[in-house]
Amino acid sequence: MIRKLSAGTPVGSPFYKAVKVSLMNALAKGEWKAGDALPAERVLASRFDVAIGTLRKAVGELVREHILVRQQGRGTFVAAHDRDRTMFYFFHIVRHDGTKEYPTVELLSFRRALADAQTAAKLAIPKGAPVFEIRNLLRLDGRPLLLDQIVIARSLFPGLTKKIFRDRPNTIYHLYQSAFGISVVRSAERLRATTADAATAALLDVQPGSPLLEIRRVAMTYADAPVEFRRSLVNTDRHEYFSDLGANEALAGAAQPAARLSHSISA
Amino acid sequence: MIRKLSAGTPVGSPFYKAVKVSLMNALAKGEWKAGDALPAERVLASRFDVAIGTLRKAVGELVREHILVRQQGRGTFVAAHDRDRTMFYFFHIVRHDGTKEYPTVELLSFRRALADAQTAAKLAIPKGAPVFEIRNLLRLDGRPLLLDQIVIARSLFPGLTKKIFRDRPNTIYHLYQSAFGISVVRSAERLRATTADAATAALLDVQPGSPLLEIRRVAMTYADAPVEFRRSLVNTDRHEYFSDLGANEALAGAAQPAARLSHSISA
DNA sequence: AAGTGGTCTAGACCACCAT
DNA sequence: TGGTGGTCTAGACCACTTA
Repeated sequence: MIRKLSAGTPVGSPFYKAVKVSLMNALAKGEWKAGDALPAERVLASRFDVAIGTLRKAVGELVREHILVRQQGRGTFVAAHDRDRTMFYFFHIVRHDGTKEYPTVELLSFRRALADAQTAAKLAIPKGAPVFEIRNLLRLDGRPLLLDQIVIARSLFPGLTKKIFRDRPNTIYHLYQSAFGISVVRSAERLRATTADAATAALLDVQPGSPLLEIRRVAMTYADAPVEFRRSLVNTDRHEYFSDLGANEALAGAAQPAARLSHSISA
Repeated sequence: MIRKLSAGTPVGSPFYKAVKVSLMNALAKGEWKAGDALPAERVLASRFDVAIGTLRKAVGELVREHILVRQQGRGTFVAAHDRDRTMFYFFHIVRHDGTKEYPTVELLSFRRALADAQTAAKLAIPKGAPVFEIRNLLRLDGRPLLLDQIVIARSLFPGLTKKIFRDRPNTIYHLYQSAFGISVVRSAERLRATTADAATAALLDVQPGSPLLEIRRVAMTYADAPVEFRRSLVNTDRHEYFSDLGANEALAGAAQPAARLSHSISA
């Protein structure tokens, strides 16, 4: 059904790439929802008419991209945005001693607005397109830590209201996924140093002019389509941003079984 | 020779892990040096007495960890720290428009010192152990951008002198590798916002008190043994730090053939 | 043309999880 | 005990590089 010279995929590209694309299409179409188990590998292999090794190679890439999660003896699952997962992949702030904890979130504002030039570019929407603009204050150990400004296109989140947003039972990315079928699978962040203006200083309980870390994040779904543009201002007196690169994608994978995640990561 | 229940490796751990360890030992021992080609996969497979698929799985992990580089039709090579590689994996500063360029480096000072408590902890050496302390000023487009303070243990770099360091024909990590046999394969970075003191401000050509991005990097070799502790202060008026996470380890791999690397990375 | 890595097959068997 | 993913084999053939 996929076979050589079939539709959509480039001639000569390997089968497992075509299988991967088919799986992603099925995922994007909602054939299996977040948290669901996929059919067994043997079943999928025969469905796509490839050997099991080929099927495993396709699934393996999706696992490395954090789109699927494999658990030996149980099955292969669509990654779900629970708290642990969000903390692990998208929250890069740790205390100076290296420990990581859940922040508490306070919603400061939720309003309708129109995209300015920068936001429009980041979200790949026209300038002036309707957006939601949300501001959150995150605290750790009771102290103000981080000020978030989140911008999302209204066209992607029809029917979203302040009440729905405020009363979400889980993380923001879980809300995107469960209520709007949008799975955030990747993010790109740019960081710079800036200073606190008067309003920000008051909210973060620092002196005006204090140095703050500014993080601009674009969160993306399948095929790198942008979903959210987020600007964070962080007080780095007690906490810092971490970025561990090189090897150890393997380690991240090993920590996957979400329910068993340890919440303190040693320096 | 490796086979079930053999030395060193845990019982029941898969063959390919044992093969990987054997390869890393051979690498660490210097059996193949940076830039060298390894024997063909078929040869290695018979040497370790495993099927080629198993050998490929071991090599594949080392490739993902950037320790080896595969090139179809040519062979498998020990990753070498040329300029492109260093820029790609360890230099995370880009211009605001997203383009990346080579900085010029000016050596400010090179001196012998003793490790303070923080440095000793980061380098896993005793407090007060002998170290080299090096300061560099990096410029981009002729303008001062970044002030580096590099600390390395003298015991790891016997015979290093200011002249050798200053006259290195390539990158700093290339020098570590070619002159001392130490390959940096991984780094962990912590970021915070700070302000410029008078001396730093003068060097970076900014106002005292200006916000600066502070990066603390620990660079590691095989088995996560620390090699270098580096503290960078960055003027982020025109440039910023980037961190792209999630998928696309695959993309990094695709960009591998070093000589063909494009030097401008679009936003 | 010879040599390299890359893909793919069609199984067998092992380790783990649920029941 | 039956089902799942994980490992491993012993090939065949393809795609790419170099001489």
